Amino acid sequence: MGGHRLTHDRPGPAGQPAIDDAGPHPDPLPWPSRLRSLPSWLVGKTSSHAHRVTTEAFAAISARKYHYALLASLAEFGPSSQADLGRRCSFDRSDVAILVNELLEAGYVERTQDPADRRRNIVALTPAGRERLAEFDRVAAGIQERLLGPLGADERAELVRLLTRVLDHLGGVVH
Amino acid sequence: MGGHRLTHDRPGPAGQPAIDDAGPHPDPLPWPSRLRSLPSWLVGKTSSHAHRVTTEAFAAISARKYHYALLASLAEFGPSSQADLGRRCSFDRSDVAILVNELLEAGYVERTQDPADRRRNIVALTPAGRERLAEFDRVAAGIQERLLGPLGADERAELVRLLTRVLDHLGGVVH
DNA sequence: TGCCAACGTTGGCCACGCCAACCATAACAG
DNA sequence: CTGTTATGGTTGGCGTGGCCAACGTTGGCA
Repeated sequence: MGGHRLTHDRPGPAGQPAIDDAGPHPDPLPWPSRLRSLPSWLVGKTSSHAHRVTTEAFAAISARKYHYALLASLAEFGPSSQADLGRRCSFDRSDVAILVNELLEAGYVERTQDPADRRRNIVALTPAGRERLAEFDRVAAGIQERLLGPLGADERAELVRLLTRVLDHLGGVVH
Repeated sequence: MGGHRLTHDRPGPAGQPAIDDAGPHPDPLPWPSRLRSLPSWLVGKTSSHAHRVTTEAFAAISARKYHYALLASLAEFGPSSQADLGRRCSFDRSDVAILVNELLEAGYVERTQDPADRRRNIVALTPAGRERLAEFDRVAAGIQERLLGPLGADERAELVRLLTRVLDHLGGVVH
């Protein structure tokens, strides 16, 4: 995310279809069985799909999934410093700065200097931000549906449980 | 992976610890509950950990996980063209070219021109490649152990089953 | 008072996944 | 046979994501 990123506009050639490769269905061959039974491989592939689907779904409403994380954090824990936002969402400070600027520009948050500690910025949700978060909730629900399609409610819960335990063990969660 | 990548050496400053931030334990705050219950978020975080652990483990034996995929494919399906390798492991053609060069340089595969179709390269495992693959198997097993730590055998199998179903539904697997 | 830590900001790096272009070769249509 | 289309391998490049380094500002503490 770093660098002078502020621009996530993709001009794109938008020209004719490519001269060379075109087919969107290059008939995928089966994976090696060693990979098919490797949890780390499966998690990576699933994450890759999830990332693509999520990015597209949020882009369709001119948003980014990272915005969802920040607004969700603000809604649940109240106005926070950017450092706390980063800790809660496990984002780097520098990335939080950019994301907050984006949200600020769209009017979903407001940023004020903490009078009690003039190093801190206090980022707070605006009413428009609360509405945006509700929209994000709907988008996120649709994404889960598209991703987990055939899984029943109990299986989805089981998946969440297993992943949560793994993450907990890896020190990524509450601790 | 694209570009003139052939170099995955990381020089690294290796200097003193940073002047600014130092603490490796920035006391992680709990995630927003909206994210904690979002499968796509959990999968992404798990994948992130898995990627890091895997990359480190393979780097420790001067390898990359992508090498594992290619050698596994060659061992299971026999000598293949680079295009088939890419389809089987879902790698881009350009990335396969580089990976094969790396494996070639290390002596784990050999590359010959297909006499029946002079466009194709036939990539085949060498005896050293088979030994290397066995080493990769051991490393991969260790990685699963580190990642899935507290999960029992049945839970790991359930996780694999759920992820496989999701991937199947997403069109990423056999179909 | 002086030192160190934390915050926000800017700039940058690199791996990853992907695309575009190119040439050589093959397959196919007329 | 000939033109067209498709495939394979290679090189170069791009955009994103995650992260680090450095700096000025401010607060906490000895």
